[in-house]
Amino acid sequence: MHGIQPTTALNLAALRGVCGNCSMRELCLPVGLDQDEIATLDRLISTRRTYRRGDSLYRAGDSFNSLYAVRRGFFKTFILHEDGREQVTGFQMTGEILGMDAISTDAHACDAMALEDSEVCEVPFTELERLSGEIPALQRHFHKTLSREIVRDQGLMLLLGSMRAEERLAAFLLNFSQRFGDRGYSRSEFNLRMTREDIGSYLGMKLETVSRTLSKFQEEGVIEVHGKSIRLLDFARLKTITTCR
Amino acid sequence: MHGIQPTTALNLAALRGVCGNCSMRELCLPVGLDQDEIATLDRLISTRRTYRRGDSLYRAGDSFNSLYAVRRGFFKTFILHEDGREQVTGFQMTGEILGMDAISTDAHACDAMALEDSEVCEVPFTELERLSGEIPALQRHFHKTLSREIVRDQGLMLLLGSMRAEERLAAFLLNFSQRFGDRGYSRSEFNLRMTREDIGSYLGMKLETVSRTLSKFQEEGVIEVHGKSIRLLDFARLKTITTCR
DNA sequence: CGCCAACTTGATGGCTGTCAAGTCAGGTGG
DNA sequence: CCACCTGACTTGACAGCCATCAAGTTGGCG
Repeated sequence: MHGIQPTTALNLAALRGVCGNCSMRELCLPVGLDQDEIATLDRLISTRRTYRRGDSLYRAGDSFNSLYAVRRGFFKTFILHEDGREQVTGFQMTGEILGMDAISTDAHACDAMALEDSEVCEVPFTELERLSGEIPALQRHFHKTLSREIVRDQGLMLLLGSMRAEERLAAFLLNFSQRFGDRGYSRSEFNLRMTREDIGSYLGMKLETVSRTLSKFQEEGVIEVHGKSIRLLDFARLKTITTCR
Repeated sequence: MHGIQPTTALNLAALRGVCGNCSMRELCLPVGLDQDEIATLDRLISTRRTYRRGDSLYRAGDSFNSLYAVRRGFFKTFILHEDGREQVTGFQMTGEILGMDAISTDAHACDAMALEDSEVCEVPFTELERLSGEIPALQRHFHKTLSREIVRDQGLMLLLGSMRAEERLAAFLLNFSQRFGDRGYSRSEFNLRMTREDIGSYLGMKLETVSRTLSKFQEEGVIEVHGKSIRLLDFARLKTITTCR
């Protein structure tokens, strides 16, 4: 039968572990773990699944079992208000963790959708908790990950609560520049995977305002825009815009 | 010398523990713990300190050592932007936990200030982590607490990103009504401890707009306002306002 | 009793939402 | 291969919500 006698190559890969080879191990859950600990974490990851653009990873109300680490691709999370309004709460890139909001109620509080073809590592939460009780470094890192999400959200609250449209968009572009850079891509040239409407929802403005503001930045020579493709030309000015008043 | 021979009464109180008697034990860290576990948690709480109105519990940049549970009183947390703008990120009532944002960087990300005379229980974080590795119920509850903060923040993002002034304020009033009710106080009559400016910062609007909107609600017979004292008269209408369009 | 911060209320203007029309780009089917 | 179609995007005109500026009132505290 298939699978009972895996090839040597596969066997080796399994032994060496997948987290240990993952290019995102410096950004993801294995941060700060030694080889043995990574191997233990690795065994815990039951499934790696791929998603097509537009697929749901989970929906609000789904029962909570696992966290998900983005191995490849790009996601958005969003809350649907009763009256149909949608608020995008985040965009998740490679190495980032999805589903932490579900721990509190054992049910997902938001929807997560792939914005491009993606792959995620599923981390069963009960086992992650058990393991983090045994590996202090994992526990510490997991707590930091939860806390980082809180800080991120509060940064967005600052943005939504006290910035104007230009400031919000400039901060948004710099944030993506930073995150692409952290992953080894260009800080000055990248493709936004989401629509103007998604950006607008995330930043608390309408898609027309997003479009207009991008055009304005382009006229001023701060950026270059071709659809979803963005090139940042003047970082200093962008930085200035985020703190203009 | 003082303190070496404490009175019997004090001794008894110490033995029975303070968390076990605290009226907030159903809302605070001890949730779901048995008697022994509460006693263990109790020994971990090194200090209980009081703060006067206006005192800082911690400031952004302070090194992180402990979480704080509000035992009595009322706090606000806020971020100061470089240019001086202040964004209030939360109001904390009895039984709620402060400082979780600091775990990620080992430094506090925001300021916390007492809005009335208050008392907090200091929970040394390293010891809390060690203990939560030993007591699964505590670990689970702590994770839920962190996650609940994430959900709370995302709810505020929805509010800031996609609601109009009246909707925000109605949601704000209902949220406080709920939280006062949870603590055994009236759901329909309470005192707001913060200024209009604090409310405005939290809700992403100017203090004048807060004042005007409260007046409008009063004219419409939905609430009664006398300075910081609020009485909710028409819950159904308030609920309607939060989902008006 | 007086002071000052907090609050209320009014007038005005600007940012951004809304509505509308047209353009662009990518994917599908003939 | 090209035409078409649809969703995404851009741009313009206008309006409305809320910020801003200003003046006056209230209330708590020394």
